[in-house]
Amino acid sequence: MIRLILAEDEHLTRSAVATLLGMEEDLTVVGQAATGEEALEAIRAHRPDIAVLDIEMPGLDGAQVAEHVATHHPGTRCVILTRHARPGVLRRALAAKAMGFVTKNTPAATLAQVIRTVHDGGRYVDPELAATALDNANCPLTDRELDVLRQVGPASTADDIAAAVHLSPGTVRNYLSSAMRKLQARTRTEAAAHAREHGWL
Amino acid sequence: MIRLILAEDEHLTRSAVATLLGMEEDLTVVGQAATGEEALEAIRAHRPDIAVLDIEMPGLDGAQVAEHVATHHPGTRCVILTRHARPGVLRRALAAKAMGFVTKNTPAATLAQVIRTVHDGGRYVDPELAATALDNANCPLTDRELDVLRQVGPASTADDIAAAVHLSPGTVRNYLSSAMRKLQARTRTEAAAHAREHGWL
DNA sequence: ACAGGTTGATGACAGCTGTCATCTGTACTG
DNA sequence: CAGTACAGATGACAGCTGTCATCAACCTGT
Repeated sequence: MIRLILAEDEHLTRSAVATLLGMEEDLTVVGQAATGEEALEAIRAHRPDIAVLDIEMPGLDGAQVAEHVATHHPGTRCVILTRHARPGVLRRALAAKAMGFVTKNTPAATLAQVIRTVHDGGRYVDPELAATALDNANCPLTDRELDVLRQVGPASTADDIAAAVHLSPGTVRNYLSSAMRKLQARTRTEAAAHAREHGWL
Repeated sequence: MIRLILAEDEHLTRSAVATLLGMEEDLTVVGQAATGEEALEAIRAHRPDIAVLDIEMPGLDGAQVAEHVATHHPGTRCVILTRHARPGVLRRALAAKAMGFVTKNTPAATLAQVIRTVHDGGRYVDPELAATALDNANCPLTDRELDVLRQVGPASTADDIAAAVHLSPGTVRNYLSSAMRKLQARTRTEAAAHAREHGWL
């Protein structure tokens, strides 16, 4: 019998998926959580075999929880669940030693199968995502350009960014300019949005 | 026996909720859809008593589907499902003659109960939301300011917006300016973000 | 020691943004 | 009818943005 906990902030999805997984012969849901903190608490209390973690949660997110689990609870393996199949999220999840990576577009039956695979020591990455993940290597931006883009918000001025990155405002504008050219964006905001979209952030 | 269809773009949530609702004695799920177009098709084919519609769907969204159903399929009543409990979304849903309004934070059991209520001719609006819906009256923006804000994208220039709204670029900037003052935003992008946050969009 | 790449800074310039005062029509209201 | 509110336009002005050419330090490899 595989014991698991389920962390997901939408109550409807969480209760529905939990019920469905619980109906499988070899799976039992021993705990549920709506936030990252609750997830850690449940893992500490129940020591499950598998933790199914949504990435998008208030407070601690799924990847942070997975990282904590990897170092403090080696008996528990993590499966990450995400809405948006962006490569950047995958990179974060893999860095946090997650063993499974599933989008919310996969049917519930597949999720149960992935849980079994991970429990048996295997790995699983959503195939649609594994393909686009090659974008990662294709990132045309330099480290400094990424540093600067990371600071771009809806109301950030060049001086704000300069202060945050310890550069001159002029230099900031230069890096933004070249990033915009590479990404074919017309404004810094658009460039930052594109970069986040690709998970390069 | 209440016959219903379920439209929701996330496969995992959709299949889980469908299975769960199907386990209720008096409910049966006769169709599922991942887009607005598929939802209309399923409604046309199965003539269900209730259509449970997610607002956030590619193509036609839930409110548009509900509007179409209200005029073309009077035998079907709509229950709207949404992730973000924003008042603007509620207004759109009620304008589209939806009878139920539920967020994804309500447990599955409540959803089943709402479906029964709506089937019996009742109405249901998420209580948390009904409270915040008073924000609606608190919206300080005029119609024109909203028109203009609606067109603000990450790379939109004043001329772009002017062309889209059939106004002079100068006038567009005036409306943006007053909207920014009211929302205490420093840029148009920030103002648009704030407005969307409050569901005033 | 010297050429060449990287990192950063500067100054100049056109164009856009936000802000404000002002001027039209136009519709509503007493 | 006069008064008033409102949608829309215009012009001016400071400040920011994007772009570009240029310059000064550094490493780094030969």
